Amino acid sequence: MPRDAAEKYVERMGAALTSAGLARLPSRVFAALTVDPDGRMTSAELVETLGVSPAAVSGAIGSLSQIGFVHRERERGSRRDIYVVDDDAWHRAMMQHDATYAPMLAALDDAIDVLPPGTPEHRRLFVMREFLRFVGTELDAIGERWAVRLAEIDAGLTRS
Amino acid sequence: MPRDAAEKYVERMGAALTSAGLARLPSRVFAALTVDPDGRMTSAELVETLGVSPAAVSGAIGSLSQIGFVHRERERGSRRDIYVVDDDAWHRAMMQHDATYAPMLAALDDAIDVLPPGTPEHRRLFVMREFLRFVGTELDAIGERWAVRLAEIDAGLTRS
DNA sequence: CGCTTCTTTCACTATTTTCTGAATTGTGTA
DNA sequence: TACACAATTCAGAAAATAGTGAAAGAAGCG
Repeated sequence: MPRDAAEKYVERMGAALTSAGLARLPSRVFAALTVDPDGRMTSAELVETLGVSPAAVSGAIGSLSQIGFVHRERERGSRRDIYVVDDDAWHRAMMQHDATYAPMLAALDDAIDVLPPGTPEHRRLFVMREFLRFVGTELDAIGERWAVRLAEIDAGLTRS
Repeated sequence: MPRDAAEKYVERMGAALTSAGLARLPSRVFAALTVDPDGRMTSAELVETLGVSPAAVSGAIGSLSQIGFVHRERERGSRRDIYVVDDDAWHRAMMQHDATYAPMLAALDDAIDVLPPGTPEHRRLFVMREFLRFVGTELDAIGERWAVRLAEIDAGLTRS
């Protein structure tokens, strides 16, 4: 792939991820890793590719690995870390909806407890809670269906 | 509901929404509207409840209405707007996944075009694109199932 | 050990974001 | 039209965030 086409992809995908809520540098790092042939890059490579300091890369990798998009590896006898995109990063991210919803559900639980039942606001929050629970279980189901789908895709790509 | 219980809910839910990616004040405004008995508040009420300026409320309502969480109404013969939570705000938000995914898909399309097929990076981006498409259609399906589910819940709440 | 190489932490700066206050525009009443 | 009141816009202040550079901290190897 032409170098500047890759760069363009990194910036576009980075921006898209950023506006989807992921912090800026983590977004760009993730994007860069996804176009890398083996999905493995050192800190130095990321510094070079993205034009930021090693410190910034370190921070970005920290947050990416916390949310399970990336993990650290190190070849024996080397002292440089290699950062690797997890193949199931997206799948994993989707399964992590609990982290997002749990605080909302907690707030709703408490409010619903206190509100007099039968009032419109009680009903509204009750329905909201049902929605979040519903979506949570549905997302888990999607995750499972994706596993199946992925296997099919793999089969297709391998065959061809 | 005790006033400070409501306040606590507003702040907790607001914070949860914020960390889910919605801007701060819009998050708090939305939360405040959801506990309001009729889900309808004027600018002055929001200013009072949240302790911010009218200008800030105006901005927050702007972004909330853009994403379809809230809409403006006005009683005839009045010159003050009333802001109303849309009952299907969540549903609507979920259906809006296109806005989030489209830029990513666009970036992927271009990159996939340029990458030599058969390479690992081509495969990785290809799979990513499949994932996003898959999730998009699945979310639409969830939306439909939620409509059904909501009807059931309504039936249940009405009966009791 | 001590030297080298890389990563991480921390204090600081630059940038961005968020909100305010003042001025402006819009909307309804007389 | 003029008047009154509410919403909005905009320039700027304040606060939060992201990223830098320097120093400290691992980890390998002689």
